[in-house]
Amino acid sequence: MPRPRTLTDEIVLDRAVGVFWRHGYADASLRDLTSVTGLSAASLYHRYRDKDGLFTAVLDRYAQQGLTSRLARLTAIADPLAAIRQFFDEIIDLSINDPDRLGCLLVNSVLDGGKMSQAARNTARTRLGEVETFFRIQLEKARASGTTHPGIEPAVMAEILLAAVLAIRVLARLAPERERLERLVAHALTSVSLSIPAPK
Amino acid sequence: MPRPRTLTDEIVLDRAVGVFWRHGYADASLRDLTSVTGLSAASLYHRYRDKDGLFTAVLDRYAQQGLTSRLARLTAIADPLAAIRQFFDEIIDLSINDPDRLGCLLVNSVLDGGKMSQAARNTARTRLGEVETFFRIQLEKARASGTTHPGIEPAVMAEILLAAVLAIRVLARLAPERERLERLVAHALTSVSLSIPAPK
DNA sequence: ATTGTATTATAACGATCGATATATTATCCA
DNA sequence: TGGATAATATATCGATCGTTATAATACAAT
Repeated sequence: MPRPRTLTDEIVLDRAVGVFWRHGYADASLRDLTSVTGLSAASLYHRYRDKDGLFTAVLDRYAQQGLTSRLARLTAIADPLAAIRQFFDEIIDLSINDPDRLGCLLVNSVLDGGKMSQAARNTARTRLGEVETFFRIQLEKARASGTTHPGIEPAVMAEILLAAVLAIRVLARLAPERERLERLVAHALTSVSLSIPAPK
Repeated sequence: MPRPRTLTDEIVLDRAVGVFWRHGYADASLRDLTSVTGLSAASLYHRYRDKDGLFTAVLDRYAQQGLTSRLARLTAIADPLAAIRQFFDEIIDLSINDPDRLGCLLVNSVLDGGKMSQAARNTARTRLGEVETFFRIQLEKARASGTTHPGIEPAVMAEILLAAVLAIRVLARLAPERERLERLVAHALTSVSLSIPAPK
């Protein structure tokens, strides 16, 4: 019975994400958001309740598209260490092909001082936690098949790898040079006894 | 001939820093800043030109007090590797004794999407660069005295250590657990052949 | 004591903020 | 073909934003 939407949630959120990404939560104005989405303020508020609701939805979709779905794809790779290596390769590519140096919306949001809801903050935290879980599971698989050094504790090593990811995402805004990021990843992965591909 | 100031710059900036730290640049309102500093808006603008000028001054003082002066103190330590170790110990303490999880104002500012000036951004970038320089100099001293592994390249290792610092400062907002940060530092320092003190 | 100048207080500026009230439009179900 | 209902458009709300004009104040130098 309802009038159908001319713009799906996916389209709206994909259009809105750039505003939050570029300006941060506080400086993302409703006028920018309405102009970029093509939705009136009334429609935005009808759908997402308020600015924070829209942001939370944007954050969820960003995490789903940019992180969770990728982790699912990488988990399907047979060699768990190759999956980890692949994750880092992709995150380096993302960080380098980022002309405006936006970095990662999840990491940016964790450090964002704007007055967003606790729900939004928890979303960012939880989603980043998925990365560590992914690392831990891959490392456990690798240990089970004897691919890693026996001394490696998966849970601890997963912490180290997440730290490398966080550093890369900060450096994506600070000094996004490929060689630098490659060296950083290489160092993090030496402890897991992964083969390090030579930089071309 | 001018009327002397009742509030020195140091007092004003030390009072203002908390507002920017807590709220980020965009959400730090002039009303908060005037209320916390005890200075009227007119006085603030007369002294610092605009909000961005005040922020830049705040950032400079924060970096001077919280970073540069500490690096100078640590540089005076005879053993260069002990100086590095000491730096990490202090940054872990800072990150743990941070009930509001504010993290580091410099790192937060680098990821801040608010429309601050390029001057302010450069301040944050440059000051964080000092950390890497500190690491590199200490590592060069250590190499000269044969304390490190011969294969260690100071410039490269300094990058790795800065990455650890950045990760710690993100984790200070995300998951500020001492043991976790200790493990992270321990891992970063193993490559420099530093002795790792056992966690108490 | 008077002049000069930086500092400060008071008040308010226009602009923009997030959010909504009202009314209209368009679609599905009966 | 109506009625119900969600989606939308238009217009605007009061609040707050960063900023500044005006003027009074207080000190140093002459």
